[in-house]
Amino acid sequence: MELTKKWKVCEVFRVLVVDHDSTSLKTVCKMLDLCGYEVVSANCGIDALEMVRDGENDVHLVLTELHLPDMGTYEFLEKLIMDQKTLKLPIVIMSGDDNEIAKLGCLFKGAMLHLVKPLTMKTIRNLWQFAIIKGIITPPPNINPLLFQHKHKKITKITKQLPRHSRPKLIWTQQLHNIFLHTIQAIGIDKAHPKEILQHMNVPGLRIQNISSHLQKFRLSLKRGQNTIDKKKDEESIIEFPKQQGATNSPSPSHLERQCHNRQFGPFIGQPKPLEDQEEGSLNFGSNVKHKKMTTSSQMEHQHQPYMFEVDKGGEVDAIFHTFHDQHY
DNA sequence: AACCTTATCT
DNA sequence: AAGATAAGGT
Repeated sequence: MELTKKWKVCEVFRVLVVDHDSTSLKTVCKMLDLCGYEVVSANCGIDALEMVRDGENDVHLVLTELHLPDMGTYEFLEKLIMDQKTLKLPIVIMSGDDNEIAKLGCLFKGAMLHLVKPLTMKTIRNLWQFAIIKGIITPPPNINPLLFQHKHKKITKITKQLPRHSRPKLIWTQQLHNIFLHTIQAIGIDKAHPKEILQHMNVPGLRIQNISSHLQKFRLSLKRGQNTIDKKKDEESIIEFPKQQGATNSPSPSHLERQCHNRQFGPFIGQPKPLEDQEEGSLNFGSNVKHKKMTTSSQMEHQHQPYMFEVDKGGEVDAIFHTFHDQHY
């Protein structure tokens, strides 16, 4: 009796026991009861099917003898599986057949477990687990599901990390970088995020990590360019335009566009080398790259007009990229 | 959970 | 410097 409460896992856990042998049926029912299960029983397959189908009993698990006189060996099992209503029920078979054929037969027909009679208390008190597996009952609220989730996360993380062989590093050739630049221009510099860029570039084998890393360098170079421009402006004591609202942490679109423009078409936007001259791996983000001034750029440089610093949807950037485009494609 | 950005490492 | 990877954030 003491066992009853100890092993009880949820308020109502109802087991349907099916056995034509009345002694066996009584014994199993008693044991289930001792373990805290609610028990309903049937002594033949037909009755059992009825009980389980009308849904009134709300059975959570079926524990049945394999051999029922009113049905073929696996017939009851098959019928439970066939029926949509009982398909999800966990089914545990018991029988005197202590051999692999019988066990496998049950499993193939859809049972979760085959137990050899006589059953033990230890076994019976564990039966509720099958209902959890099948989703028939949910774990009691005093068991914190997060505990399990956490463990699960760790496991998947580990298995993800294991099969990782080192990849050869990607070299951003001038050509690849050109595609990158065009993509950014097409998407819009403010909306150009790694995934978008990757999809748009459509270069086989290119991974999002490659893009992310490159994008970081790219942005860094823009910032550097902007800083030098700023210094220059300070020296020339040119009127600073008030910073636009909301340009706090990450540079705003207009900010970036301004950088592109003011950098006089620096290395990124500046003259790409012809394909045949390209040196592998010698991409320059820095300011040490020589570049011709283009007519458009020098014109713009002398304008110094406020509107150029506004959110002017990147007319300048467009021009920059177009110039670039004309020369190389 | 996917994706982004920033930091750190080689 | 140029890229990869880790770490941190939404």
